[in-house]
Amino acid sequence: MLMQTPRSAFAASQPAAPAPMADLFDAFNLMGSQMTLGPNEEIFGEKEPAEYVYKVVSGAVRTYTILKDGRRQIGAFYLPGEIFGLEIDNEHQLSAEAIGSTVVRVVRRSAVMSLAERDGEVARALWSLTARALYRAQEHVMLLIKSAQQRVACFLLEMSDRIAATDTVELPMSRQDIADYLGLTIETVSRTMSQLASESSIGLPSARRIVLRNRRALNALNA
Amino acid sequence: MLMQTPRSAFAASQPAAPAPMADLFDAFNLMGSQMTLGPNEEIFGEKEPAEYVYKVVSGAVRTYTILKDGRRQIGAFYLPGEIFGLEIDNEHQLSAEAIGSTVVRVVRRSAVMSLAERDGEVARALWSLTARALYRAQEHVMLLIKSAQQRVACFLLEMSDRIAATDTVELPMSRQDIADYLGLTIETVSRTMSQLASESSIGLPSARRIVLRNRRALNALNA
DNA sequence: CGACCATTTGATATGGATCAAGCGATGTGG
DNA sequence: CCACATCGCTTGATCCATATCAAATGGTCG
Repeated sequence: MLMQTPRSAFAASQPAAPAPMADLFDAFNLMGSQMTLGPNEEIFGEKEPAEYVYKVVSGAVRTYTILKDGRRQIGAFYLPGEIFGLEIDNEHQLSAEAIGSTVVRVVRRSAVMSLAERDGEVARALWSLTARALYRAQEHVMLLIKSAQQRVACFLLEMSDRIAATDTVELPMSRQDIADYLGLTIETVSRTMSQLASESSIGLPSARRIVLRNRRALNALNA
Repeated sequence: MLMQTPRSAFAASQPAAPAPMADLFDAFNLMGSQMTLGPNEEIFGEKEPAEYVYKVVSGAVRTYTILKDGRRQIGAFYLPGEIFGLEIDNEHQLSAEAIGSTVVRVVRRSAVMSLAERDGEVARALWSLTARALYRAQEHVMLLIKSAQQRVACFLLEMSDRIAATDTVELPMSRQDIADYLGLTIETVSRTMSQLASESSIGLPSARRIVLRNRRALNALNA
């Protein structure tokens, strides 16, 4: 990925933030620079050195890996306000791409790390971020042993929690993205959604717009 | 779980370790107390407050959760030298049990945490532990979208890396444990192993003893 | 030896994958 | 403004990997 813009922008803003900082998230506002990405634009690649940490401002991001057989496994989706690309080792584990048109804030990983060395609260915030990612990965594991219906229902409920205060969810990702996250085919995801719609558990005013009509029924599917 | 023994033993040893400590793992030796567990003995339960952190001395441990439909998903296996039960929140995410007869070292979580507050190296070691758990959880996700053959082959190779320097692996866990880790049934695990044996990829001198005869073939399955 | 439990093996069923076609929205050129 | 191409999504038909149900085998411990 080409990263010339944030590099220089960050270098300029770094001297302005030497004091201890109560909140890691402030670091993004004070030290970060902003960049805009087009649909499907790569942010970083698997095995690349982890030079930056990112926070979604608007849009959405997917992390993924391509398996030997060509299938793509999506590790996670990141929505506005969420931080991604943080590694304790020097290498990214997964690749990251913007889903639609997306804006992210970027800070140098080395800056975040040295901040953490000076400030225990920041160190703890970083650890907490990794712990949250672990928690989500564990949930993801549990998702993958469920039936297609359960996976899709779980996914919609999770997206609803993360995106919308209301029962109408505007999904930022395609059916293929959902399929690759849930370990299903696009056909199965589509069929399952149609089925949930026919049971009136959800409404489908359009492909990307989902209405959760019966959360109880959706929840009932899950273990 | 009954925890009276470590509690008192730990209280006695705590005052002996106030100085900064180069390595988190030393904490287990200096501050920890040891406990012996019988087969299938519970170490902690899901949602229980995380009062201790554990390190396997001998034997093996599984963490797991029971889904609503009664199925058990094993999150991870822990082998001698490995640390488990560390949470950044106050609650355990998964339950933990000894697999066979197992010895663990135990230290109070609060002691580890306060050590981390004083010593940045310890804090980083704890974070690193969570990061490693995350890495494994991500590998686990990728495992679960593979075929039965691929899952079993992956599992055996991983166990070999972690248990044995040689090609003969003595598995500490049952077929049911393996099945619940891989998201398969016990029958499928058994059949798959028989099939790998018939292809001479592995040898099966006994159910728990696996000989990796052809690592290349096993690796070739994986993506 | 005999009981018990873990594992293996066999027969059948089924959920989701695969292959294939149809549909609907969006955009482009005539 | 409409014909038509494109792309993402849905729907249909069939196949296959793994689950399920059932029974046999083997190893361990009294």
